[in-house]
Amino acid sequence: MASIKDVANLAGVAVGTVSRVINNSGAVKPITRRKVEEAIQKLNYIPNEVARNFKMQKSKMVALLLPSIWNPFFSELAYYIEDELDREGFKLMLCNSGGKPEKELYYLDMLRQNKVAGIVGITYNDIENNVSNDIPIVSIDRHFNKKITCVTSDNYEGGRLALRELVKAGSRKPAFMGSVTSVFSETMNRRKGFVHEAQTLGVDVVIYEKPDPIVDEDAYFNEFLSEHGDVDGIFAITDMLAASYIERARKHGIRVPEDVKVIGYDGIQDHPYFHPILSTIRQPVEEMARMAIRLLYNKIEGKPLEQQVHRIPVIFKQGETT
Amino acid sequence: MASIKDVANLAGVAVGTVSRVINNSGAVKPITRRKVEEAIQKLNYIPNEVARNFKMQKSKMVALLLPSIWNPFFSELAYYIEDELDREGFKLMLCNSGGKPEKELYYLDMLRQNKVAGIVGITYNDIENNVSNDIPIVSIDRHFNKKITCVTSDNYEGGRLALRELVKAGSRKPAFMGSVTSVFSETMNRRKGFVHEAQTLGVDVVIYEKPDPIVDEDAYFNEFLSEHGDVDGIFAITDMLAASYIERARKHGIRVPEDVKVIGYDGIQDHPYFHPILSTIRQPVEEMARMAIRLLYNKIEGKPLEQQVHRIPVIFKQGETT
DNA sequence: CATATTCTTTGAAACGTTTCCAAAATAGTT
DNA sequence: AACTATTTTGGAAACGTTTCAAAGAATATG
Repeated sequence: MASIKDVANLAGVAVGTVSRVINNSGAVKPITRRKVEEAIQKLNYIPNEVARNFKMQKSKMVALLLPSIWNPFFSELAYYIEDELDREGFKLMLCNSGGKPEKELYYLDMLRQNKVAGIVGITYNDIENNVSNDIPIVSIDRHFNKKITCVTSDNYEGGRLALRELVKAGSRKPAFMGSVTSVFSETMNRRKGFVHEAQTLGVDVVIYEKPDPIVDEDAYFNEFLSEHGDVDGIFAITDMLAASYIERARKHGIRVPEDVKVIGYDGIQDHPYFHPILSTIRQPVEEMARMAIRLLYNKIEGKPLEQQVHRIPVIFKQGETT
Repeated sequence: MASIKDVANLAGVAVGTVSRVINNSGAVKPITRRKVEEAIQKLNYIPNEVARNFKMQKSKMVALLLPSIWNPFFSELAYYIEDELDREGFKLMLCNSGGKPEKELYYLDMLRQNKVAGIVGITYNDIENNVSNDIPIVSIDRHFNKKITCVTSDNYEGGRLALRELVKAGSRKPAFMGSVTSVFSETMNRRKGFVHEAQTLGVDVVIYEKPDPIVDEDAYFNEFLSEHGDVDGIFAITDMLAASYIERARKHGIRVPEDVKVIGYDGIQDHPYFHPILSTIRQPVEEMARMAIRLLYNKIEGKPLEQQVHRIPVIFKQGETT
């Protein structure tokens, strides 16, 4: 592999000059530039980005740390994140933690060693204390204390919206169905908004929550179905949970939406080929992704960020289940 | 940031010694090791992986170049690839090309500059000439000439299997439905296997193919539906195409599987919550991913590879559409 | 105890860049 | 022509590691 030195030799100039040609920095006479460019051509020289990163003590690598790229919500997010990063010449490193605390820490450590420029983190655990100050980090849907800026959909409004839509669709006794995740997760606001709106409207609601993760789905749903036979509307905390409920309800002879209206959260279905098409609170995935990256850029450049949490509006997407 | 030099100073030894402690290379007396370890502790030193990569002239970064991580088939693949890479301490860089030739080349160039250890490529274009010899590459589902090892599901057998299953399900006039992709794509073997098996069994088949990409889906399906009313079985080249067909057929009053049996290819549905549950030829995604990475490891280590193409067996997965 | 042998440590070079200061070349002014 | 001011170039240091030859220390051998 030809190096900048070889180019300098062939062109009969100093390495510094070649560097200036490559980077368009500093003045260099047209004739010198031509000589250098010819040498570059002839030697098939390409700059060594690793050496450059090393020398500059910074890279253009951003890491995305999430539970699993297999999850369609995350893969859509990753798609837009990569796209936004590429616009500024940044690269994306992908880390699947499986949501396991030890793996999250392991990756965080690795990323530090690799001196990534920044991290977008979607973690199940509080990483506030395990993340060094010298590496900017933005989280999605997780709101920690200080260092970490959070981008999230407006979960609270989403919860309110879900309740209103269920009521509008005719539900008299709606239920919130979810799991109790980490206290740092913004998703609990979905429940809060839901409950608050119910109080405002004077609607009676059921809250059904079990500790996360739900290992025994059968038990989870059986308990709900036997205990809450009078519920006629469901706001499930994710689309997958909504779909899972509908499938089981069907087997119990419950029809959706005739007997029970169902609204999910996420809006992961981008193809209308599979049924039921869920009514759902759609997260603005693209906006969240781009916003997260732009905030990260600001942090990387050392600009102060006004807000701790950035909430992006959600919309209701009508499907076949309300 | 503390460097190895600071550690050496504090511990009162030479940098080389610290290096040997960190890497467990060469002999170092227990007492010296302790001193060094204490200094590391005290300074909160962590090795600079970038400097290491630079010095060693190699990194543990592998790039995955694909059209879009949003596609569920690719996101599952990426999941297993990352998992397999992580087992050996490799990291994954994700590049979405959108299938655009210029973007594929742009990324290839960038990866070269960044001296990645290897590439897993799923490209729409012939990259054989644009990939340097010094960087190992394995492709998935694309079979080029020499340099690039290919991992693929056994498309040919998949095609044969699909035909047999359609016939078994009662189809008298099955059709192959697809699009003509690059000549390098292994997917055309799905058609070949399908046709060959039909000939062997003496079954009359319809081949319906349009140039890729299909821009006007309406036209694509309308033409098929009007011209091939006698078809009673479909082997669609992907699950998405199968799902799309079923949706449109339904609107035309065609029932699946009563009137037409449908088999897809991929097996992307991992949750049985959405209907129809497709009958499909399931690609062994996990095996393909792990195989690709292990072949890449061999290439990285300079081991000669016996085979050019590695075909992994597929299985038929019964759904609701046959 | 002297010497040979083995084990451990040192110190410097090298990896490919960028950047900065000084030197050289050129241009501009009298 | 002699200066000065400006533009362009050269050369070296620095970034944080690894590695290797050589020196130094410890241990074994007779």
